Amino acid sequence: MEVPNRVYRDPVKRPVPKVTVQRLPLYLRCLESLPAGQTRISSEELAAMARVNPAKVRKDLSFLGTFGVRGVGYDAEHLRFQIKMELGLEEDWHVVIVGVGNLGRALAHYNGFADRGFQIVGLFDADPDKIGKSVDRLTIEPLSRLGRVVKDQNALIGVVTTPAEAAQEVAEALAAAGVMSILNFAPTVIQPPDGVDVHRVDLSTELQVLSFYLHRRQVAE
Amino acid sequence: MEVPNRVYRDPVKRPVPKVTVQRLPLYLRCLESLPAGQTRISSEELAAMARVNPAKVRKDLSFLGTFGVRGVGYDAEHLRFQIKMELGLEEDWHVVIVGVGNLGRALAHYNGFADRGFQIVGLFDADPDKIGKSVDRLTIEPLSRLGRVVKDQNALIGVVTTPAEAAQEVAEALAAAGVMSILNFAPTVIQPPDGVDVHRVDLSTELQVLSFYLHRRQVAE
DNA sequence: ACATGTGAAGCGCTTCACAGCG
DNA sequence: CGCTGTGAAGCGCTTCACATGT
Repeated sequence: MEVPNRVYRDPVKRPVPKVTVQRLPLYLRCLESLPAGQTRISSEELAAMARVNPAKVRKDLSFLGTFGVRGVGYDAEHLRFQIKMELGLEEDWHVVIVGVGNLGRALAHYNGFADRGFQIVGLFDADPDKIGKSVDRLTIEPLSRLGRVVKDQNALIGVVTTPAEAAQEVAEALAAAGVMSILNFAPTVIQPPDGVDVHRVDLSTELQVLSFYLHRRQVAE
Repeated sequence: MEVPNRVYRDPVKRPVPKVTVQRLPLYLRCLESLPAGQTRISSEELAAMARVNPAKVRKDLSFLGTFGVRGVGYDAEHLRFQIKMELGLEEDWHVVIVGVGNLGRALAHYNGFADRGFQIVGLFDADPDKIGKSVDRLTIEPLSRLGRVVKDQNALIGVVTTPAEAAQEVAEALAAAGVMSILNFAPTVIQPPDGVDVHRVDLSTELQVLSFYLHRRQVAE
């Protein structure tokens, strides 16, 4: 399943562009790192922090509603709240991780997930040697337990941190178990099971993009 | 209109759209996962694997040169080689990692980097307790050693996996040491030091984007 | 016959510029 | 006045459709 370019926040109201959705977490980060005393912020300030154009900030925020005060700016706390609402961060999402290698373990420990309301409720691995071992408060379970845990814990999000070869099969198992969204860190493309939204994060892709521009700069020197 | 005196086929002058650069590693992944016997691939096949439009594949590849054979398709091996060239993956890049927490450690172990020619040549941390400890064949060093190691090892890429608070300072230290590109995993925006190309990867951003669409689907149901 | 390479149209995002309003 | 909210222009990417080449 693919993400549409725009999603209507309300049958009646305006759609939110995909690119705006991707920037909302960025704005949220910026708002959360504001100095303690600062209650107000202008689009220009927020834009400088986020390294984007001020008009872009205003247009992005305008898709969520009209929160600003002309001549003044935005109330930082209110804006923070509205963005969290829009992103669905009021809910507590339950997440399962499949593939407990280095990356899976790092993600399981990562506080940034819990802080944002993403609670890890299951760790799975195909390796019999890993099953039964603990990571934080969770015990690594076999894939045969996936369906049960996903249903019991009402996990709607699955994170795939397996080797490339296993990713497709795991995605299908997650879909069958009832997961609706998958974040795929495996270095391969998953063909999305019906009704499941798959997003890919490829760590070495990022380095390759850096490499492209470095290489260009060297040749250009 | 007149025929120009020169047509630049020089890699430096030929502009490649940013979005194309981001897709090249994707195509490379697909080409590398081809069945052993397959030597030829059409834009349609590659597009299906990468989950993009076939015309997009052809246009993207056309920025690199004209490698296809009309009526036939592309030679898989040749295409692979050309994409690697374009991405600068013939060179062996040296990378330093600053911040050896869970994520830093996972990245240090990650084979996907070494496989693509990104060799980790230094690990740094501010925590005195971590200094001297080993991760694979590397010893964690204090930040005071950054300048020396970057110069000696000719590291042009720095990976930042510190807490948010330290990221800006570390980026500046990396820049001062001679690093030209930074991949920032810290959950904050780094203001790029002069002449340094900073890319951001925010793991919890990805989950927040998933959350947005899940939330929408729930409200829509 | 068949798949590439590419002008041109389509589309969506970005940015400008200013009306609107506290 | 100052800053938001937004119509409209600008810009770049995507997609189409077909000429091109083997």
